Amino acid sequence: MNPGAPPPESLLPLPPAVFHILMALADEDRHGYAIIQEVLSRTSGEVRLSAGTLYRSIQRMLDDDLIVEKHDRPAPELDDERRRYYGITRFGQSVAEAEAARLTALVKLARASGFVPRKA
Amino acid sequence: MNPGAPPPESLLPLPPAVFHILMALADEDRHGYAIIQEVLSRTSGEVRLSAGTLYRSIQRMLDDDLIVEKHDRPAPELDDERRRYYGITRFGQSVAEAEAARLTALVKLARASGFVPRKA
DNA sequence: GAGAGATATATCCAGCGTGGATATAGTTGC
DNA sequence: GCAACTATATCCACGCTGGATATATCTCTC
Repeated sequence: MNPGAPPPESLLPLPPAVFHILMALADEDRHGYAIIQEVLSRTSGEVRLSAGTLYRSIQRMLDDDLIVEKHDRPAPELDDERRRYYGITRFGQSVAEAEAARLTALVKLARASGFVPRKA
Repeated sequence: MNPGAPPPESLLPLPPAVFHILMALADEDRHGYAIIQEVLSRTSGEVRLSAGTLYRSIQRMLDDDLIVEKHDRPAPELDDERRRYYGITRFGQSVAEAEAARLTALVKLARASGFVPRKA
């Protein structure tokens, strides 16, 4: 593999924006603006990534090798030259899994504290 | 009830430290230093609240009516006069429940993104 | 083809939450 | 008596955030 890579846990906890961006890229490559829309859609309109947060997060994520820029372009008639597409890396995938595990453990703690009423 | 109270959701998302403090106070009143220990214990040593974060969070939580200071003291032979005890309010309880619901929804999203491998 | 509004990326600013350091002082154990 | 722990409080620097601003392109309607 890559012995020089830091353990995924060392990046935890992830900034919320970074985790949302990784989830938006889980199924397919997207460009920045499309990530904002996707996060908005997945969270039923509750999470609005601001442009400032998005592009700064993308920069950090590129530096940390969580995502990479993709240079495959859609067919010209569907393309928009301004767009820059990004995809999740294997390392990004494992970091996202580590963060998901951390959040799962947190919810378990919340349940043990009586903060999660059993539904119905 | 209290018509003047803001909706619990308006305080979301909670700062992580605040949520941990609420969980530590869920079962009984505690003083500041004991909260640090309790969070450390509940999270198996993974979450270390710094003193700075703790006491500033407590101040904000008092202002927001999430917690109240309790003046019932333990028996003198078990007491330490320096301690200040805090308990969770009803409003704090409902805010904690709202935050737990938000985190539960987030984990659900992470699962839908394929970031939560089904165990065994 | 002109104009409006959405798309798209990027940078700046102020504000908040955080860890870690520092300060002060009482308590416990050896 | 001394060290380590308990206990609260404040300060500083740094990172993450929304919102504003800037620039430019694309699309849709008239």
